[in-house]
Amino acid sequence: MSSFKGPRGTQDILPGEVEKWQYVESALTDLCYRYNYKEIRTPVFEHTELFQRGVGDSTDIVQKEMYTFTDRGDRSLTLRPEGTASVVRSFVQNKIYGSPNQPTKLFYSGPMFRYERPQQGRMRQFVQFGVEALGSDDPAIDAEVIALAMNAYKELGLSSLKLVLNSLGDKKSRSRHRQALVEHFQPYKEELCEDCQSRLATNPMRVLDCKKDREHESMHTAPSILDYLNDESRAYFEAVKSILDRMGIEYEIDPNLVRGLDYYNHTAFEIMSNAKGFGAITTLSGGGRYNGLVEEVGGPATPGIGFALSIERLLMALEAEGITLPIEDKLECYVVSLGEEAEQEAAAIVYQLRQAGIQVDKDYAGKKMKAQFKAADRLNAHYVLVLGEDELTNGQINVKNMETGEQETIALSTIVEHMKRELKGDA
RNA sequence: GCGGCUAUGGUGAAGUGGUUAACACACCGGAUUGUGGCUCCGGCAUGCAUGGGUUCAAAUCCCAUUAGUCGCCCCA
Repeated sequence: MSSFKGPRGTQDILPGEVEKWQYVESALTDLCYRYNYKEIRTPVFEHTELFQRGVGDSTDIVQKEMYTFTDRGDRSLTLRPEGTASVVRSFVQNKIYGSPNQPTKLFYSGPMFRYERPQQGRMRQFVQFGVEALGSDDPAIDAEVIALAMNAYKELGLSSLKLVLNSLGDKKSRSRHRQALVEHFQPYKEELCEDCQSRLATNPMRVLDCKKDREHESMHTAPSILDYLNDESRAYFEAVKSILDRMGIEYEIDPNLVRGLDYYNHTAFEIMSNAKGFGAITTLSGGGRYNGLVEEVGGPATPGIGFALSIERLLMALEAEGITLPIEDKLECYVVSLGEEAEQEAAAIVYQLRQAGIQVDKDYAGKKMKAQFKAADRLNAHYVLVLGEDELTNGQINVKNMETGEQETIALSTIVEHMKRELKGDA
Protein backbone atom coordinates (compact mmCIF):
# COMPACT_ATOMS: atom_id res chain seq x y z
CA MET A 1 0.00 0.00 0.00
CA SER A 2 1.62 3.19 -1.12
CA SER A 3 0.47 6.53 0.15
CA PHE A 4 -0.89 9.31 -1.99
CA LYS A 5 1.00 12.30 -3.20
CA GLY A 6 -0.57 15.42 -4.57
CA PRO A 7 -0.60 15.56 -8.36
CA ARG A 8 2.56 16.77 -10.00
CA GLY A 9 2.97 20.52 -10.01
CA THR A 10 0.52 21.11 -7.16
CA GLN A 11 1.37 22.17 -3.65
CA ASP A 12 -0.17 22.29 -0.22
CA ILE A 13 0.08 25.59 1.53
CA LEU A 14 0.36 24.73 5.19
CA PRO A 15 -0.07 26.73 8.38
CA GLY A 16 3.06 28.80 8.80
CA GLU A 17 3.14 29.47 5.08
CA VAL A 18 -0.51 30.25 4.51
CA GLU A 19 -0.28 33.37 6.69
CA LYS A 20 2.04 34.89 4.11
CA TRP A 21 -0.52 34.23 1.43
CA GLN A 22 -3.26 35.79 3.49
CA TYR A 23 -1.13 38.82 4.19
CA VAL A 24 -0.21 39.34 0.56
CA GLU A 25 -3.72 38.72 -0.72
CA SER A 26 -5.20 41.16 1.70
CA ALA A 27 -2.58 43.77 0.87
CA LEU A 28 -3.38 43.39 -2.81
CA THR A 29 -7.10 43.64 -2.19
CA ASP A 30 -6.64 46.83 -0.18
CA LEU A 31 -4.52 48.26 -2.93
CA CYS A 32 -7.17 47.52 -5.54
CA TYR A 33 -9.83 49.27 -3.54
CA ARG A 34 -7.55 52.26 -3.26
CA TYR A 35 -7.38 52.34 -7.05
CA ASN A 36 -11.13 51.73 -7.12
CA TYR A 37 -11.08 48.27 -8.67
CA LYS A 38 -13.81 45.85 -7.57
CA GLU A 39 -13.48 42.13 -7.18
CA ILE A 40 -15.00 39.68 -9.62
CA ARG A 41 -15.13 35.92 -9.15
CA THR A 42 -15.54 33.67 -12.15
CA PRO A 43 -15.59 29.86 -12.42
CA VAL A 44 -12.34 27.93 -12.56
CA PHE A 45 -13.50 26.12 -15.68
CA GLU A 46 -14.97 27.46 -18.89
CA HIS A 47 -15.93 26.23 -22.31
CA THR A 48 -12.74 25.25 -24.09
CA GLU A 49 -13.65 27.44 -27.01
CA LEU A 50 -13.44 30.58 -24.89
CA PHE A 51 -9.72 30.08 -24.45
CA GLN A 52 -9.16 28.97 -28.01
CA ARG A 53 -10.76 32.16 -29.24
CA GLY A 54 -9.55 34.46 -26.49
CA VAL A 55 -6.01 33.37 -25.74
CA GLY A 56 -5.44 32.26 -29.32
CA ASP A 57 -5.41 28.93 -31.06
CA SER A 58 -1.78 29.10 -32.04
CA THR A 59 -0.39 29.91 -28.59
CA ASP A 60 1.54 27.38 -26.54
CA ILE A 61 -1.01 27.71 -23.78
CA VAL A 62 -3.84 26.50 -25.97
CA GLN A 63 -1.80 24.08 -28.01
CA LYS A 64 -0.15 22.10 -25.28
CA GLU A 65 -0.80 23.41 -21.80
CA MET A 66 -4.52 23.25 -21.15
CA TYR A 67 -6.30 20.89 -18.82
CA THR A 68 -9.18 20.03 -21.11
CA PHE A 69 -11.80 17.40 -20.41
CA THR A 70 -15.22 16.33 -21.56
CA ASP A 71 -17.96 16.36 -18.98
CA ARG A 72 -20.83 13.91 -18.70
CA GLY A 73 -22.94 16.09 -20.94
CA ASP A 74 -20.30 15.79 -23.65
CA ARG A 75 -19.17 19.41 -23.34
CA SER A 76 -15.52 20.27 -23.79
CA LEU A 77 -14.42 22.21 -20.74
CA THR A 78 -11.05 23.57 -19.70
CA LEU A 79 -9.55 24.52 -16.36
CA ARG A 80 -8.71 28.19 -16.82
CA PRO A 81 -5.08 28.76 -17.82
CA GLU A 82 -5.38 32.52 -17.22
CA GLY A 83 -7.93 35.01 -15.97
CA THR A 84 -8.58 37.59 -18.65
CA ALA A 85 -10.72 35.46 -20.95
CA SER A 86 -13.14 34.62 -18.14
CA VAL A 87 -13.42 38.21 -16.98
CA VAL A 88 -14.12 39.39 -20.51
CA ARG A 89 -16.66 36.60 -20.99
CA SER A 90 -18.41 37.65 -17.81
CA PHE A 91 -18.28 41.30 -18.83
CA VAL A 92 -20.11 40.40 -22.03
CA GLN A 93 -22.49 37.82 -20.58
CA ASN A 94 -23.62 40.08 -17.75
CA LYS A 95 -23.71 43.13 -19.99
CA ILE A 96 -21.48 45.02 -17.62
CA TYR A 97 -20.67 47.28 -20.55
CA GLY A 98 -24.12 48.77 -19.96
CA SER A 99 -23.26 49.94 -16.47
CA PRO A 100 -23.10 53.71 -16.07
CA ASN A 101 -19.72 53.49 -14.41
CA GLN A 102 -17.17 53.10 -17.15
CA PRO A 103 -14.47 52.02 -17.55
CA THR A 104 -15.21 48.82 -15.70
CA LYS A 105 -12.36 48.23 -13.30
CA LEU A 106 -12.09 44.71 -11.93
CA PHE A 107 -9.67 42.51 -10.07
CA TYR A 108 -9.57 38.79 -9.41
CA SER A 109 -7.46 36.26 -7.62
CA GLY A 110 -7.46 32.51 -7.85
CA PRO A 111 -5.93 29.32 -9.10
CA MET A 112 -4.96 28.88 -12.74
CA PHE A 113 -3.94 25.64 -14.40
CA ARG A 114 -1.31 24.94 -16.99
CA TYR A 115 0.14 21.58 -17.93
CA GLU A 116 3.84 22.37 -17.89
CA ARG A 117 6.98 20.81 -16.56
CA PRO A 118 7.08 22.02 -12.97
CA GLN A 119 9.96 24.09 -11.66
CA GLN A 120 10.53 26.49 -8.86
CA GLY A 121 8.08 29.31 -9.59
CA ARG A 122 6.22 27.31 -12.16
CA MET A 123 3.42 25.11 -10.93
CA ARG A 124 0.63 23.33 -12.75
CA GLN A 125 -1.78 24.93 -10.36
CA PHE A 126 -0.73 28.43 -9.42
CA VAL A 127 -2.40 31.52 -8.14
CA GLN A 128 -2.75 34.60 -10.22
CA PHE A 129 -3.87 37.95 -9.04
CA GLY A 130 -4.94 40.23 -11.85
CA VAL A 131 -6.63 43.43 -12.80
CA GLU A 132 -8.67 44.34 -15.87
CA ALA A 133 -9.90 47.76 -17.01
CA LEU A 134 -12.48 47.54 -19.75
CA GLY A 135 -14.02 50.30 -21.75
CA SER A 136 -11.33 52.94 -22.01
CA ASP A 137 -8.55 53.57 -24.47
CA ASP A 138 -7.19 56.50 -22.52
CA PRO A 139 -3.43 56.09 -22.18
CA ALA A 140 -3.86 57.17 -18.58
CA ILE A 141 -5.61 53.92 -17.80
CA ASP A 142 -2.64 52.00 -19.19
CA ALA A 143 -0.44 53.99 -16.87
CA GLU A 144 -2.82 53.37 -13.99
CA VAL A 145 -2.70 49.62 -14.44
CA ILE A 146 1.08 49.66 -14.64
CA ALA A 147 1.26 51.93 -11.62
CA LEU A 148 -0.97 49.61 -9.64
CA ALA A 149 1.24 46.66 -10.51
CA MET A 150 4.40 48.47 -9.45
CA ASN A 151 2.69 49.82 -6.38
CA ALA A 152 1.76 46.31 -5.29
CA TYR A 153 5.36 45.16 -5.24
CA LYS A 154 6.76 48.33 -3.74
CA GLU A 155 4.17 48.32 -1.01
CA LEU A 156 5.28 44.88 0.08
CA GLY A 157 8.85 46.09 0.25
CA LEU A 158 10.37 44.90 -3.01
CA SER A 159 12.96 47.13 -4.57
CA SER A 160 14.90 45.05 -7.09
CA LEU A 161 12.36 45.57 -9.80
CA LYS A 162 12.56 46.25 -13.47
CA LEU A 163 9.63 47.43 -15.51
CA VAL A 164 9.96 46.58 -19.17
CA LEU A 165 7.73 48.28 -21.68
CA ASN A 166 6.94 47.90 -25.33
CA SER A 167 4.25 48.69 -27.83
CA LEU A 168 3.01 45.99 -30.12
CA GLY A 169 0.99 48.48 -32.14
CA ASP A 170 -2.34 47.60 -33.63
CA LYS A 171 -3.07 44.42 -35.56
CA LYS A 172 -1.90 45.90 -38.83
CA SER A 173 1.41 47.15 -37.49
CA ARG A 174 1.95 43.81 -35.91
CA SER A 175 1.40 41.75 -39.00
CA ARG A 176 3.48 44.07 -41.15
CA HIS A 177 6.28 43.73 -38.65
CA ARG A 178 5.93 39.99 -38.57
CA GLN A 179 6.13 39.85 -42.32
CA ALA A 180 9.24 42.01 -42.29
CA LEU A 181 10.92 39.80 -39.73
CA VAL A 182 10.31 36.65 -41.71
CA GLU A 183 11.69 38.29 -44.82
CA HIS A 184 14.68 39.60 -42.92
CA PHE A 185 15.70 36.31 -41.32
CA GLN A 186 14.80 33.95 -44.14
CA PRO A 187 18.17 34.32 -45.94
CA TYR A 188 20.04 33.47 -42.70
CA LYS A 189 17.77 30.69 -41.66
CA GLU A 190 20.39 27.96 -41.99
CA GLU A 191 22.80 29.89 -39.77
CA LEU A 192 20.37 30.27 -36.90
CA CYS A 193 19.86 27.79 -34.11
CA GLU A 194 17.22 25.08 -34.32
CA ASP A 195 14.88 26.86 -31.99
CA CYS A 196 15.03 30.02 -34.04
CA GLN A 197 14.32 28.13 -37.21
CA SER A 198 11.07 26.92 -35.77
CA ARG A 199 10.37 30.24 -34.07
CA LEU A 200 10.62 31.90 -37.46
CA ALA A 201 7.49 30.07 -38.45
CA THR A 202 5.59 30.18 -35.18
CA ASN A 203 6.56 33.46 -33.54
CA PRO A 204 9.23 35.37 -35.46
CA MET A 205 9.49 38.08 -32.82
CA ARG A 206 10.91 35.52 -30.44
CA VAL A 207 13.96 35.16 -32.65
CA LEU A 208 14.99 38.62 -31.54
CA ASP A 209 15.61 37.67 -27.94
CA CYS A 210 17.26 34.33 -28.60
CA LYS A 211 20.22 33.83 -26.29
CA LYS A 212 22.24 31.71 -28.68
CA ASP A 213 21.96 33.83 -31.77
CA ARG A 214 22.32 37.14 -30.01
CA GLU A 215 25.59 37.91 -31.73
CA HIS A 216 24.50 36.95 -35.20
CA GLU A 217 24.91 39.84 -37.64
CA SER A 218 21.29 39.64 -38.73
CA MET A 219 20.15 40.53 -35.24
CA HIS A 220 21.57 44.03 -35.35
CA THR A 221 19.86 44.91 -38.59
CA ALA A 222 16.54 43.26 -37.81
CA PRO A 223 13.44 45.42 -38.13
CA SER A 224 12.07 46.74 -34.83
CA ILE A 225 8.36 46.79 -34.04
CA LEU A 226 8.74 50.41 -33.07
CA ASP A 227 9.56 51.27 -36.68
CA TYR A 228 6.35 49.65 -37.81
CA LEU A 229 3.98 51.51 -35.54
CA ASN A 230 1.59 53.78 -37.38
CA ASP A 231 1.27 57.39 -36.23
CA GLU A 232 -1.65 56.66 -34.00
CA SER A 233 0.03 53.76 -32.23
CA ARG A 234 3.17 55.76 -31.82
CA ALA A 235 1.32 58.70 -30.30
CA TYR A 236 -0.49 56.38 -27.94
CA PHE A 237 2.75 54.80 -26.76
CA GLU A 238 4.31 58.23 -26.27
CA ALA A 239 1.37 59.30 -24.14
CA VAL A 240 1.64 56.23 -21.92
CA LYS A 241 5.35 56.85 -21.42
CA SER A 242 4.79 60.49 -20.69
CA ILE A 243 2.29 59.73 -17.96
CA LEU A 244 4.63 57.17 -16.41
CA ASP A 245 7.35 59.82 -16.46
CA ARG A 246 5.12 62.23 -14.60
CA MET A 247 4.33 59.52 -12.07
CA GLY A 248 8.03 58.99 -11.56
CA ILE A 249 7.84 55.35 -12.54
CA GLU A 250 11.01 54.17 -14.22
CA TYR A 251 10.87 51.80 -17.13
CA GLU A 252 12.99 50.33 -19.82
CA ILE A 253 11.88 50.05 -23.42
CA ASP A 254 12.44 46.63 -24.91
CA PRO A 255 11.30 46.38 -28.53
CA ASN A 256 11.72 42.63 -28.26
CA LEU A 257 9.27 42.21 -25.44
CA VAL A 258 6.61 39.86 -26.72
CA ARG A 259 3.73 38.44 -24.84
CA GLY A 260 2.67 34.88 -25.39
CA LEU A 261 -1.02 35.45 -25.70
CA ASP A 262 -2.58 36.44 -29.00
CA TYR A 263 -4.89 39.09 -27.67
CA TYR A 264 -2.28 41.69 -26.82
CA ASN A 265 -1.76 44.87 -28.82
CA HIS A 266 -0.38 48.35 -28.13
CA THR A 267 0.99 48.57 -24.60
CA ALA A 268 2.76 45.45 -23.35
CA PHE A 269 4.77 45.24 -20.16
CA GLU A 270 6.48 42.90 -17.76
CA ILE A 271 7.83 43.37 -14.30
CA MET A 272 10.92 41.38 -13.46
CA SER A 273 12.96 40.85 -10.35
CA ASN A 274 16.67 41.58 -10.36
CA ALA A 275 17.13 39.80 -7.05
CA LYS A 276 19.67 37.02 -6.94
CA GLY A 277 18.64 33.42 -6.85
CA PHE A 278 15.88 33.75 -9.37
CA GLY A 279 17.28 31.40 -11.97
CA ALA A 280 15.51 31.22 -15.27
CA ILE A 281 12.31 32.72 -13.99
CA THR A 282 12.55 36.43 -13.56
CA THR A 283 9.14 37.58 -14.68
CA LEU A 284 6.94 38.48 -11.75
CA SER A 285 4.01 39.72 -13.74
CA GLY A 286 2.94 40.71 -17.20
CA GLY A 287 0.15 42.43 -18.94
CA GLY A 288 -0.94 44.67 -21.73
CA ARG A 289 -3.71 46.08 -23.81
CA TYR A 290 -6.17 43.86 -25.58
CA ASN A 291 -8.41 45.97 -27.76
CA GLY A 292 -10.51 43.60 -29.83
CA LEU A 293 -10.80 40.80 -27.29
CA VAL A 294 -14.27 41.77 -26.17
CA GLU A 295 -15.52 41.56 -29.77
CA GLU A 296 -13.75 38.25 -30.16
CA VAL A 297 -15.77 36.92 -27.27
CA GLY A 298 -19.01 38.25 -28.73
CA GLY A 299 -19.42 41.64 -27.09
CA PRO A 300 -19.51 45.20 -28.36
CA ALA A 301 -16.27 46.84 -29.46
CA THR A 302 -14.58 47.63 -26.15
CA PRO A 303 -10.94 48.40 -25.45
CA GLY A 304 -9.27 46.79 -22.47
CA ILE A 305 -6.03 46.49 -20.55
CA GLY A 306 -4.92 44.34 -17.67
CA PHE A 307 -2.12 42.50 -15.98
CA ALA A 308 -1.64 39.47 -13.81
CA LEU A 309 0.93 38.51 -11.24
CA SER A 310 1.73 35.22 -9.65
CA ILE A 311 1.53 35.06 -5.89
CA GLU A 312 4.09 32.23 -5.85
CA ARG A 313 6.65 34.38 -7.62
CA LEU A 314 5.82 37.39 -5.52
CA LEU A 315 6.55 35.35 -2.41
CA MET A 316 9.76 34.07 -4.01
CA ALA A 317 10.83 37.62 -4.74
CA LEU A 318 10.19 38.65 -1.15
CA GLU A 319 12.30 35.77 0.03
CA ALA A 320 15.06 36.58 -2.44
CA GLU A 321 15.23 40.11 -1.09
CA GLY A 322 15.16 38.87 2.47
CA ILE A 323 11.90 40.61 3.31
CA THR A 324 9.91 39.19 6.18
CA LEU A 325 6.25 40.05 6.33
CA PRO A 326 4.91 41.38 9.63
CA ILE A 327 3.03 38.26 10.60
CA GLU A 328 2.45 37.55 14.24
CA ASP A 329 1.81 34.11 15.48
CA LYS A 330 0.26 34.39 18.92
CA LEU A 331 -2.40 33.00 21.14
CA GLU A 332 -4.13 35.28 23.60
CA CYS A 333 -4.88 32.69 26.19
CA TYR A 334 -4.26 29.05 27.13
CA VAL A 335 -6.08 27.19 29.85
CA VAL A 336 -4.14 24.65 31.88
CA SER A 337 -6.10 22.24 34.00
CA LEU A 338 -5.32 19.48 36.49
CA GLY A 339 -7.61 16.59 37.09
CA GLU A 340 -10.75 15.39 35.40
CA GLU A 341 -13.17 17.68 37.15
CA ALA A 342 -11.06 20.74 36.43
CA GLU A 343 -10.60 19.74 32.83
CA GLN A 344 -14.33 19.64 32.26
CA GLU A 345 -14.72 23.04 33.85
CA ALA A 346 -11.79 24.32 31.76
CA ALA A 347 -13.59 23.25 28.58
CA ALA A 348 -16.55 25.36 29.63
CA ILE A 349 -14.38 28.35 30.49
CA VAL A 350 -12.65 28.11 27.14
CA TYR A 351 -16.06 28.24 25.47
CA GLN A 352 -17.13 31.28 27.48
CA LEU A 353 -13.93 33.15 26.72
CA ARG A 354 -14.26 32.39 23.04
CA GLN A 355 -17.80 33.66 23.01
CA ALA A 356 -16.45 36.86 24.56
CA GLY A 357 -14.17 37.25 21.56
CA ILE A 358 -10.98 36.00 23.14
CA GLN A 359 -8.63 33.64 21.34
CA VAL A 360 -8.18 30.61 23.57
CA ASP A 361 -6.97 27.04 23.47
CA LYS A 362 -6.40 24.20 25.89
CA ASP A 363 -4.77 20.78 26.00
CA TYR A 364 -6.54 17.81 24.49
CA ALA A 365 -3.75 15.28 24.81
CA GLY A 366 -3.98 14.51 28.53
CA LYS A 367 -0.66 16.18 29.18
CA LYS A 368 0.85 16.83 32.56
CA MET A 369 0.88 20.38 33.81
CA LYS A 370 4.47 20.96 32.85
CA ALA A 371 3.83 19.77 29.33
CA GLN A 372 0.74 21.97 29.13
CA PHE A 373 2.86 24.97 30.04
CA LYS A 374 5.40 23.97 27.43
CA ALA A 375 2.65 23.81 24.85
CA ALA A 376 1.36 27.23 25.90
CA ASP A 377 4.86 28.59 25.56
CA ARG A 378 5.27 27.09 22.14
CA LEU A 379 1.96 28.57 21.03
CA ASN A 380 3.14 31.97 22.16
CA ALA A 381 0.32 32.32 24.66
CA HIS A 382 0.16 35.68 26.43
CA TYR A 383 -1.83 34.43 29.36
CA VAL A 384 -2.17 31.03 30.94
CA LEU A 385 -5.13 30.31 33.18
CA VAL A 386 -4.51 27.56 35.70
CA LEU A 387 -7.40 25.59 37.09
CA GLY A 388 -6.70 22.79 39.57
CA GLU A 389 -8.73 20.97 42.18
CA ASP A 390 -7.95 23.61 44.82
CA GLU A 391 -9.06 26.52 42.70
CA LEU A 392 -12.16 24.65 41.65
CA THR A 393 -13.12 24.11 45.28
CA ASN A 394 -12.49 27.77 46.11
CA GLY A 395 -14.21 29.09 43.02
CA GLN A 396 -10.99 30.67 41.82
CA ILE A 397 -8.60 30.54 38.90
CA ASN A 398 -4.99 31.64 38.50
CA VAL A 399 -4.08 34.02 35.71
CA LYS A 400 -0.44 34.05 34.70
CA ASN A 401 1.10 36.60 32.39
CA MET A 402 3.66 34.61 30.43
CA GLU A 403 5.83 37.57 29.57
CA THR A 404 6.24 38.97 33.05
CA GLY A 405 5.72 35.69 34.88
CA GLU A 406 3.33 37.42 37.27
CA GLN A 407 0.36 35.51 38.53
CA GLU A 408 -2.82 36.51 40.30
CA THR A 409 -5.83 34.70 41.63
CA ILE A 410 -9.23 35.69 40.28
CA ALA A 411 -12.75 34.65 41.21
CA LEU A 412 -13.93 32.10 38.69
CA SER A 413 -17.20 33.96 38.17
CA THR A 414 -15.42 37.07 36.94
CA ILE A 415 -12.78 35.47 34.75
CA VAL A 416 -14.35 36.43 31.41
CA GLU A 417 -14.65 40.10 32.39
CA HIS A 418 -11.18 40.05 33.86
CA MET A 419 -9.61 38.66 30.68
CA LYS A 420 -11.50 41.10 28.50
CA ARG A 421 -10.06 43.92 30.57
CA GLU A 422 -6.56 42.43 30.52
CA LEU A 423 -6.52 42.01 26.78
CA LYS A 424 -8.17 45.27 25.85
CA GLY A 425 -4.98 47.25 25.68
CA ASP A 426 -3.14 44.53 23.82
CA ALA A 427 -1.80 45.48 20.43
C1' G B 1 7.71 18.01 -24.69
C1' C B 2 13.64 17.62 -24.51
C1' G B 3 18.45 17.32 -21.59
C1' G B 4 21.47 17.31 -16.71
C1' C B 5 21.47 16.35 -11.38
C1' U B 6 19.06 14.30 -7.09
C1' A B 7 15.72 10.98 -3.80
C1' U B 8 17.92 8.00 3.80
C1' G B 9 13.16 9.55 10.23
C1' G B 10 8.97 15.39 11.48
C1' U B 11 13.64 18.43 9.74
C1' G B 12 18.99 18.78 8.41
C1' A B 13 22.21 15.00 7.36
C1' A B 14 26.35 10.56 7.80
C1' G B 15 26.81 5.87 5.58
C1' U B 16 28.77 4.29 -1.24
C1' G B 17 28.08 -4.10 -0.97
C1' G B 18 28.74 -7.52 4.67
C1' U B 19 25.52 -8.84 11.13
C1' U B 20 21.45 -4.17 15.63
C1' A B 21 21.24 2.51 9.73
C1' A B 22 25.81 7.72 12.93
C1' C B 23 25.02 12.61 14.68
C1' A B 24 22.15 17.18 15.39
C1' C B 25 17.47 19.72 15.81
C1' A B 26 12.35 18.89 16.80
C1' C B 27 8.99 15.84 19.51
C1' C B 28 7.57 12.54 23.84
C1' G B 29 8.74 10.88 28.92
C1' G B 30 11.60 11.32 33.54
C1' A B 31 14.88 14.03 37.11
C1' U B 32 11.11 18.25 39.52
C1' U B 33 3.18 14.12 42.94
C1' G B 34 0.38 21.79 40.75
C1' U B 35 3.42 25.97 36.77
C1' G B 36 7.02 27.46 30.58
C1' G B 37 11.68 29.21 28.13
C1' C B 38 18.05 26.46 31.21
C1' U B 39 20.47 21.62 32.56
C1' C B 40 20.88 16.24 32.80
C1' C B 41 18.94 11.24 31.55
C1' G B 42 15.94 8.08 28.46
C1' G B 43 12.71 7.15 24.09
C1' C B 44 11.91 8.04 18.98
C1' A B 45 13.24 5.03 10.78
C1' U B 46 6.17 0.78 8.52
C1' G B 47 14.06 0.08 7.58
C1' C B 48 16.96 3.97 3.36
C1' A B 49 10.98 7.22 -3.02
C1' U B 50 8.34 2.83 -5.62
C1' G B 51 8.88 -1.70 -8.58
C1' G B 52 12.12 -5.11 -10.70
C1' G B 53 17.17 -7.17 -11.39
C1' U B 54 22.59 -8.52 -10.16
C1' U B 55 24.89 -10.91 -5.68
C1' C B 56 25.95 -15.83 -0.67
C1' A B 57 24.88 -10.63 0.94
C1' A B 58 22.26 -3.95 -1.41
C1' A B 59 20.46 2.12 1.66
C1' U B 60 24.95 1.16 -1.07
C1' C B 61 25.62 -1.79 -8.19
C1' C B 62 22.02 -1.99 -12.77
C1' C B 63 17.11 -0.92 -15.11
C1' A B 64 12.29 1.17 -15.03
C1' U B 65 8.74 4.25 -12.72
C1' U B 66 7.43 8.31 -9.70
C1' A B 67 8.78 12.88 -7.59
C1' G B 68 11.96 17.11 -6.76
C1' U B 69 15.51 20.40 -8.85
C1' C B 70 18.29 23.02 -12.77
C1' G B 71 18.56 24.37 -18.01
C1' C B 72 15.70 24.53 -22.85
C1' C B 73 10.78 25.72 -24.54
C1' C B 74 7.23 28.91 -22.75
C1' C B 75 5.04 31.94 -19.21
C1' A B 76 2.56 34.31 -14.09
